[in-house]
Amino acid sequence: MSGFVPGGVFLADCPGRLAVELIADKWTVVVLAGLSEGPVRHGELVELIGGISRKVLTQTLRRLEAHGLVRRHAYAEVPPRVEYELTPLGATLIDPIHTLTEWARAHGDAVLEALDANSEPAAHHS
Amino acid sequence: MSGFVPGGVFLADCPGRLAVELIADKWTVVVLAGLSEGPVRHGELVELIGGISRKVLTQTLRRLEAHGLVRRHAYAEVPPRVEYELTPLGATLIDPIHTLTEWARAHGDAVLEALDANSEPAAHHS
DNA sequence: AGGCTAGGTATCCGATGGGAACCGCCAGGT
DNA sequence: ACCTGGCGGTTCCCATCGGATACCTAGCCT
Repeated sequence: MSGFVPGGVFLADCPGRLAVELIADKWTVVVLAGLSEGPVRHGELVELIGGISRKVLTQTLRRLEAHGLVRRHAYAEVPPRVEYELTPLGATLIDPIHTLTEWARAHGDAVLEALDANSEPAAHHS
Repeated sequence: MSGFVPGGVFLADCPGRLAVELIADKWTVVVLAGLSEGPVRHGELVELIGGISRKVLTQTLRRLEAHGLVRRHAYAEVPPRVEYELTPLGATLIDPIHTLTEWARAHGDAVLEALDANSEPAAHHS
């Protein structure tokens, strides 16, 4: 009872839960972080986000678009150019995403250490 | 360049990315939210979090435990009692999780509306 | 003795994630 | 005229994961 208002996220079918399931995804968070500073091209995102494939990036962006967080802008040029940007609704996510990625940056090493410590219960000759 | 410090989350194998992949998961966020107010029993979490199965809950908790975010405390009683609580490292996540779930509560309806609007491009008798 | 509770595990199957390869488009080089 | 190259997207295929169901343990209660 220390400040959390649990209304929403815990019920299986409520909108809040839907929203969590939308963004609480391995790639989605990083993609949103990549979009948070302005319009970005598809290829730029692929380069920016290490390890993502074009297909998964497209899927992620499409899902975000369908849910109104991202707008897609395709220019009829050659070679084709496609830019993605956050909608106003999507922009309200910048802060939460920022908080999360900041945490990851700050505590990533600690998580890694804890993982190593747990997986090495062998060598302890004091 | 409007305030984001991209160092970390975008590189494929850096600790920051690891950390994002650890918590940016559909169930993980909700489980952490459930733990954020103090020790909770396994069964309480199952009841609290609508739709989660015991197996997935256990998996999620074990993963968080392995990464040092959660501590497991099993009492040798009958019937068995097992409590989970955030470690100090895990407690540093309360704020980010809180921000995220608050966003979900606040904007869940808007996401739902956008989804409906996009999936109903039919009726426009203008 | 049999059932109850509470947490965990085993097994199975459908859904999904993800990588590699291919497609279409057209400007520009040769 | 043809082939190549850049960009975005899609198709095919497979490994992995999610989730439901059922079973296990171990003591207390009736």
